[in-house]
Amino acid sequence: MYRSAFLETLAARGHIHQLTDAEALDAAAGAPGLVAYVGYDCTAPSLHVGNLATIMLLRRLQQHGGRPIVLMGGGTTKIGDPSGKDVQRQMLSEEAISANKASIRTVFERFLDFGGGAGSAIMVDNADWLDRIELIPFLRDYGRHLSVNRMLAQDSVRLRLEREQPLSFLEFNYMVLQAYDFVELARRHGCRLQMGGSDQWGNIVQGIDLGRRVGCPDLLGLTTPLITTADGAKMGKTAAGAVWLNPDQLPDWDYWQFWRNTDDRDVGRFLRLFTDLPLDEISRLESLEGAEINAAKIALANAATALCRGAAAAARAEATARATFAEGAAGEALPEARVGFPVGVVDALTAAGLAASRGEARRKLAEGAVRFDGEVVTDPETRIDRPGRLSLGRKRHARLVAA
RNA sequence: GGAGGGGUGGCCGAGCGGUCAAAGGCAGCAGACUGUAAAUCUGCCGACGUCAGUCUACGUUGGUUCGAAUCCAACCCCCUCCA
Repeated sequence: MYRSAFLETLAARGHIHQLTDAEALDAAAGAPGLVAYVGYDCTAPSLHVGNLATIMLLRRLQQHGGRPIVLMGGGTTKIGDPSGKDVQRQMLSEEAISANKASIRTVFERFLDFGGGAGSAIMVDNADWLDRIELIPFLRDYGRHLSVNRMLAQDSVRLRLEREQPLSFLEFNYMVLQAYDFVELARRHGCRLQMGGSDQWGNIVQGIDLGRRVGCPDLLGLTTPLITTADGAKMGKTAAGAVWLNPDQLPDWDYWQFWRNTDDRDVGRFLRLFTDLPLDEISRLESLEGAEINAAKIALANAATALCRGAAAAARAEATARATFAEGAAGEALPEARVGFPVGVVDALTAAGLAASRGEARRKLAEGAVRFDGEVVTDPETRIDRPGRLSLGRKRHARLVAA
């Protein structure tokens, strides 16, 4: 259906939601050296699995000979994207933004090659140009091409206005600056394509339109579908918080477990989207039935963790999982809790982070949810006098070690 | 500017002087069943605790009362209608 290998791959792996001009993009992707970018906020010190869909897009572009640009929104984060928000975001300080930027940057080095060759990925910060914009020249050169009427029709703005929720002029300008980013990247780096989540469609199209009016015609856009889990939730949002990509925000073990616990119905889709495994291998894995599908989940967890955290981290997590779940031992990647023996179970549970409070620890003991080295413990007075594996439920384990 | 309505636990939402740590639902955690899945059923779901109780909580601050989420006052915020 597509002639370019790049689009063919994206389509086969489920990455495409909308394209602004499928034919033009197919042609552009067929020629070598397509340059494309995705923009990322710097609102947190790490991106999370919700951002993985577009990160994989950049990775696939590079695999097909294109040049990915990671645009850090150092400038736009000072404003805040009004999309999907009912209220204005709290403003981040410049120091917080640059710290976040530095932290986020590390994770991209796992997914993309910044080595400096022809197809080397590059990372840029829109603060580099947005900070220097002069208001009057900007309004004369670009403001006259931007239609307020159209901006008011954008979902991000319209929804706020319809609900009579406040929308500051500051936030209203977010899309203006994002549109301008595209033009700037087209000029600086010959960037032809902007990619993003489906919620970015409006902003992407604004950028393309602005480009057409200021001498950068033929810009293109591509969006990915919003990835939800089979039970309808936004992917990667757990009660414990987001599934962060940075190791200092979420241990490798938890990252591996996140993928290992994928719903049966999502396994094939996630394998295609979030791993590099060949498609025929994926179809074999997803055709597994019953308990066999666990093999596919392990393959998913290994591949996804290897990409983001490295092959060694994936192997270690897999070994820990085998030791912990299959052999009932304590794998080395399990979280450690340092305690002084003998220790009361209640204290051990809270120290290991398995219970949020002593009261909760007592309740869990009463429910029969607590085990030490596989033996159920129900008496809150029990004292533990040796290192071992403390478990809450069947999935959450910690290693008790001497302080 | 005027007239009404409302702000309750992570979210939604009942309560409208004591029996309220606050119904119900969602989310979450655990048990059973399983495959570290889903669905289902069951229990739990503010903190501390020697489980008797203590403390903190129903927008904020004061007040009335033996006793307030519930009544009063002021203030803050949100919504609807009128100008």
